[in-house]
Amino acid sequence: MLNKESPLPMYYQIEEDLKRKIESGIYNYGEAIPSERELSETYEVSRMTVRQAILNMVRNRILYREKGRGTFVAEEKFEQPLQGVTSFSEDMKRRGLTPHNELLIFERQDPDETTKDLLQLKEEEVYYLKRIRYADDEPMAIEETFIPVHLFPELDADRLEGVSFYEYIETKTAHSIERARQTIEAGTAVFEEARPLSIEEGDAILRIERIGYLSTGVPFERNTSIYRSDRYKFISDMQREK
Amino acid sequence: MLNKESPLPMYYQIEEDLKRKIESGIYNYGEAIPSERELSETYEVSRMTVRQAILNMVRNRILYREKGRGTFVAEEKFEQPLQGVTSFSEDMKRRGLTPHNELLIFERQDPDETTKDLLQLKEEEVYYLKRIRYADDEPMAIEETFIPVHLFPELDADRLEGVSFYEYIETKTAHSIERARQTIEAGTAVFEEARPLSIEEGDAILRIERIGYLSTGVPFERNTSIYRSDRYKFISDMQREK
DNA sequence: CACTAAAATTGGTATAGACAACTATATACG
DNA sequence: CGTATATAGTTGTCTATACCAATTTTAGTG
Repeated sequence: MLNKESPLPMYYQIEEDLKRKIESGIYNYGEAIPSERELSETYEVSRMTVRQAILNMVRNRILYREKGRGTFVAEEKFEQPLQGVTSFSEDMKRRGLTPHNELLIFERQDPDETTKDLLQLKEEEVYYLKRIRYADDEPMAIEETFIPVHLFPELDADRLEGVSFYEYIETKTAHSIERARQTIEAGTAVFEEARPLSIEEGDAILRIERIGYLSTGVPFERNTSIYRSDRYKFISDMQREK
Repeated sequence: MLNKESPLPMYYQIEEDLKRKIESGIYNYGEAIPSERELSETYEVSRMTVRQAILNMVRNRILYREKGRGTFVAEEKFEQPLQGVTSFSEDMKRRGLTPHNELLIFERQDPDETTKDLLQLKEEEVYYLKRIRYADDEPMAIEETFIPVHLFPELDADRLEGVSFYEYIETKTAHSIERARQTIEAGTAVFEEARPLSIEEGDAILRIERIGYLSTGVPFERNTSIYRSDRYKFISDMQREK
């Protein structure tokens, strides 16, 4: 069942096995899984190890527990929470659409005061990207991105062509994305915005301003987007704070 | 230091003590706190107990850890993440504004198909509330709320007057709020919307549709809000999924 | 049959110790 | 002086056990 020699920790292997059993219907939604003590016997590990696996899954909403009653499989619809920071490409794919970009500008520049402030920069240069974002060949958003050069010195236009920038960071660099803060407001399109989005002047648009942070806490991008609102809804899943 | 007789678990008392020491500057932002072994000696508990306290604080972004290096105090600005599901009242207070309501409609009714679907109802009645939401005596939003009667049978208009509905649920009932899903889109105000918000027809507005869920997974409210966008920005903090 | 008390089961907290994986520092060697 | 190498310190994983608190189940009693 489990591989004691594997470099993967036991609790992780247990998590994977429980997930598999949930997906294959061995444990059903809303029903209880075996108790900690039972699982520790079947997996031949200590109860605390089983516990670590279960508590991780509770944090990920795959399970929930009730003292004195047991541990239960959470409802299916919460299995893959749609919360989370995503790039445009990831967002569109999740919605079943095919994203692509039209790169209008890619250059290095000295950031303006707002950008310096938001990205906590002093004199460092930033990449400036301006792109039109398409989903299924329809224009969806105009996006401007500012990225500190010193964080990704090897970045160039080619690298941003095929793959999502977020994916690039997480697979090709040592950095990892942790969180983002967004402000969202409504507005009406002016002519220069309406034209590339194929909408009319005065039509409703969403303005989204995002600051992305690495796991070190360092801000790595400022992203200002204008979405046409006839084709795009912002979806957000939030948890209640305790 | 710690009270072994207290009904509060040791790990919780340790968390509180560490938070206090961070706030009072005994441990500074970015610097390491004592190691698990040191803490387990000073608090006179086992290392695993210290560990439970620390891991909780890591989840809450108060601390972060690096294997082989130590445990560090996270940057100040992430101490109180603004993420989380909030009611209008809570949201406004957090922004330093004073909220109040004008209750236009409060009645029981048979829900329409959309509401029945979103709240997973069959034939149950719902409360229907229509309110104008004010912040510092300026109209901010028009809000319609649908709440299943059977979840809160004792609800009436008085109970929603002074206190936030979310606060009411968490303090006066056995239910607890867990999460919410929101969709946000931009639009332009029609006459009936513009009038109570003191804006002009055609001005930009944010339409927010929210479904709130209890910790049991049961949806407890459908909330449809129209915010004027000249005075309101939606703020959202999100974490990257792993 | 209905109610109550006891027992069993479950998750929650806590202990004491062991080894592994990783990091930084001091030390010895070329 | 620079470079390996040991070593001490850190977090990460895991064991085996114990008792507590909440809930459910069972047995007993009237």
